[in-house]
Amino acid sequence: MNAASNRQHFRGMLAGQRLRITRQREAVLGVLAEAGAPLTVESVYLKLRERDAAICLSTVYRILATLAGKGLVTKSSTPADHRSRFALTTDRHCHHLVCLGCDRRVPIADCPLKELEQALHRNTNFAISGHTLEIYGYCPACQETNA
Amino acid sequence: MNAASNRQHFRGMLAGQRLRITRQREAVLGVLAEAGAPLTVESVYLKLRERDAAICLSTVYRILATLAGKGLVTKSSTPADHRSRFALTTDRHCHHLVCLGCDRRVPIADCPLKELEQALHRNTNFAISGHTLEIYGYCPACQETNA
DNA sequence: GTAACTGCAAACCCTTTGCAGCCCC
DNA sequence: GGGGCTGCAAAGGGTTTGCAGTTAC
Repeated sequence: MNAASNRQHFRGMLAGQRLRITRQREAVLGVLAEAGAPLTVESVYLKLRERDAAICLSTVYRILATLAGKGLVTKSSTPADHRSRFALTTDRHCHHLVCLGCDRRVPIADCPLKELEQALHRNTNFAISGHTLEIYGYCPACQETNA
Repeated sequence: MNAASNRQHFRGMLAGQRLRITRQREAVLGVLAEAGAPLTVESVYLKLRERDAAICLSTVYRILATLAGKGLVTKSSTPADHRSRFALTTDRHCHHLVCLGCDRRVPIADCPLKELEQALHRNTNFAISGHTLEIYGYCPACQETNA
C-alpha cells in the first residue's frame, strides 16, 4: 500500500467513526501502520518528532485513547513493562512471542484459546469478552549476548 | 491451617531465605494467605491498616519486592489495570478468569500453553521463560446489573 | 459559527529511593 | 553491636486533565 492510498484509508477509518480528520490523527495512524507491531506511546511520539511532525505527547495519548475507544487501534500491555502499547486493530486475532532482551516481537499464528473460552462460558456463565496472552523469553541473538 | 501454624509456616519461609522475621513481613504474608487471590499493593496495605497493623505503604512495596525476588510471592499484572498484584507462590501454575465489573477472579484449572510453548521453542529457538494469560469478561451477577 | 480537537502545563497515580532511626540476629 | 529493615517524605515515570487557543466541519 503506498502513501497516498494509506492516507485515503486513514481518512476513511476516521470518518467512518465520525472522528474529525486532523493532521495529528493521520500522522499517528501512519506511524502505527509502518510499525506493524505494538508501539509504546512514547515511541509513537518520538517517531512523529523525527519526521518533523509538530505534536504534543498528551495529544498522542488522547488520540490513541480515542482510537482505542472506537476500536481502530488495540491497546496492550506487557508484563515486565508497565507502559501501554498500541497497534492498528487487525481483523486477525493474534498473539506475540516477545523477547525480553531486545523487545523483538514474533507473531504467533493461531490462538489456542477459542475452545477454552467456550468451555469456560459453559462452566461459569461468564460473558467472556476477551483475553490477553503473551509468551516471553529470549531470542537466539539475546541468548548469545547474555551467555 | 490455623493462625499459629500459619505463623510458624511464615517464619520458616522467611528464615529459609535468610530474611529477617519482622512483624511487618509476617503480617503481609498473613494477608496474602487469607486472600488466596492476587492482591494489589494498596489492598494489602489497607487490609493491614484495618487490622491495626502499623505499617507504611512503601514498606509494603519493599516487602513484596523482596519476597518476589526470593520467589515466595509471585507478581502479576492485569491488563485494564496498570497496578501490580501479588500472591503467595503456589506450586500449581494457574490462570484466572477475571470479571471486568467486580474484579472477581476465578482460577482456571489447566494451563493450555505447555504444548504451544514447546512447539514455539522448536520453531523459533526462543528460550521461553514464561507467559501471561488472562481471560476477562463479566460474571453472571454483573451481567444482570448492567443489563 | 461552533463543537471538536490540540498544546501546554500542572496534576495524578503508582512506584521507587535517600536517609535517619529502629530492631532482629 | 551491627547490618538489615522500617518510616517518612520527596522524587520518579507514565498517564490524565483543565483551560485557552486553534481547526475541521
